[in-house]
Amino acid sequence: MMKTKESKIPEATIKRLSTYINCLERLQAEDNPVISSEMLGESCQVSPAQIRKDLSYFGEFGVRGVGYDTKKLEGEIRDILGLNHKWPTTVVGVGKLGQALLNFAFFRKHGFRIIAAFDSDVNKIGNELSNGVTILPTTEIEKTVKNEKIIIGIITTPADFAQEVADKLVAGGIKGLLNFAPIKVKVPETITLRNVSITSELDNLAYLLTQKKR
Amino acid sequence: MMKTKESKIPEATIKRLSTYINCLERLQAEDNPVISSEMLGESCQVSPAQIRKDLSYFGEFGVRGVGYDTKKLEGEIRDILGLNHKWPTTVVGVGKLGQALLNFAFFRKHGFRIIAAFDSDVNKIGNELSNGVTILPTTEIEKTVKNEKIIIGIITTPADFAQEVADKLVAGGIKGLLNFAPIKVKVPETITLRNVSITSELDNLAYLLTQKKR
DNA sequence: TCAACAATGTGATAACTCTCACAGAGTCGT
DNA sequence: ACGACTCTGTGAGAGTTATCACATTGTTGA
Repeated sequence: MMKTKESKIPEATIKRLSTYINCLERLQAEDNPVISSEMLGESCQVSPAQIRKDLSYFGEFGVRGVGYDTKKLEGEIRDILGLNHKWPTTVVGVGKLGQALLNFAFFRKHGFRIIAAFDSDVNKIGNELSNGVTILPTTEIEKTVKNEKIIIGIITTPADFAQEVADKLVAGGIKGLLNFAPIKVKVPETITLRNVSITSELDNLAYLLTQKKR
Repeated sequence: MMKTKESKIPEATIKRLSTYINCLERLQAEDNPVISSEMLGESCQVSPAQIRKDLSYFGEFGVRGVGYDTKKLEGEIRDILGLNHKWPTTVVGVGKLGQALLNFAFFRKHGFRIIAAFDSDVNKIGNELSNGVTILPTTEIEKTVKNEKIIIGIITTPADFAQEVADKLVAGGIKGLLNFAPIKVKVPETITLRNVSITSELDNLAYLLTQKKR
């Protein structure tokens, strides 16, 4: 059972929980039914104390003197993150990035069920994705989100269209947005939003390398 | 004890600098030759104080009583981040995600020059990218990185191959790595590494939505 | 020229996050 | 059964990052 302390949990902790899942999956595949925070830390490059602290926000999942049951811990973290839902999800913008996401096996494993996809390119509209979803024109966004009760929208359009698309998704009643376009979209407070900036990762690497040269 | 004052700069600051660039580009396009930290903050959803603090780590770029010259400030930030270099770069793994990155117009604008691409799929090897680069087999990684003096490697392979690819890039003498595979690769201390986890963004959104329901 | 004004740059402070060290809790060998 | 051992869970403290408040500095109009 999960005890939810109402203290605020660092965003960094949530990010790490996600990596713990990846590591735990690998560790299970390598036949480790039980693992210590030290070993898990080794495996995912986080300090053992950090791991224990992160987990302590949510409860006690280990056995002292032994460690954590890898399978059980993975399940607990999935519960914490809410990956055991099946969030009805749509992707807007079926370019290369959109296609990459749609192909991600992780998509299903992480609690997202793609039930619609949109694009403005007439050559793509009507095409069927590997999961049987047909690509619809962006003019259908609001209606479809409403009818299909879609909860999550993923924006993978060029920057110029991102805000416009976000507005349509919001109008349809979307609850959460993940925006990959390199512009911060604005939505009402009630919508959960994450802007993901891939270019900032490139920039960050460039910065680190520039520093090193000095 | 930190070695230089440069090393005291928060990573979050670097990340924001990247977003400032995006905003400044848009503001220029909208005919704003000068902008205050208040307006810029409005535009990219960061507090004015935060912006001024971020910039103060690197110098004084504004005019008191007036604000910042948008064009000049963009240039200054580009210098800070090292985006005015032309880093020789390679992408390993020409799947959908790799293709998405290769198509990014931002790639060039952010100081990366793609001069090689690799894949293990025999159907892709030999194909030519839109920029004229031919896809080579992964067995050529070490040799090519060495000969072409490639500085940056971007890994967009499945998780299972990421470490192996990273090792080859390192053997070739790569300086910086950006890893998009959902596994933290390990490299020597001398290599600048950033692991980018797209799945963790999905997980984070799921978590936030789960919280809201409670 | 000078006073009123506007917006920056920054020291001080508050808030947040990570690390450390060890008490607490369970296991294992004899 | 019990002592030696192991690893977790956590309070305290160190370290890092964000916010605040205002002194500072350049601009503008009379």
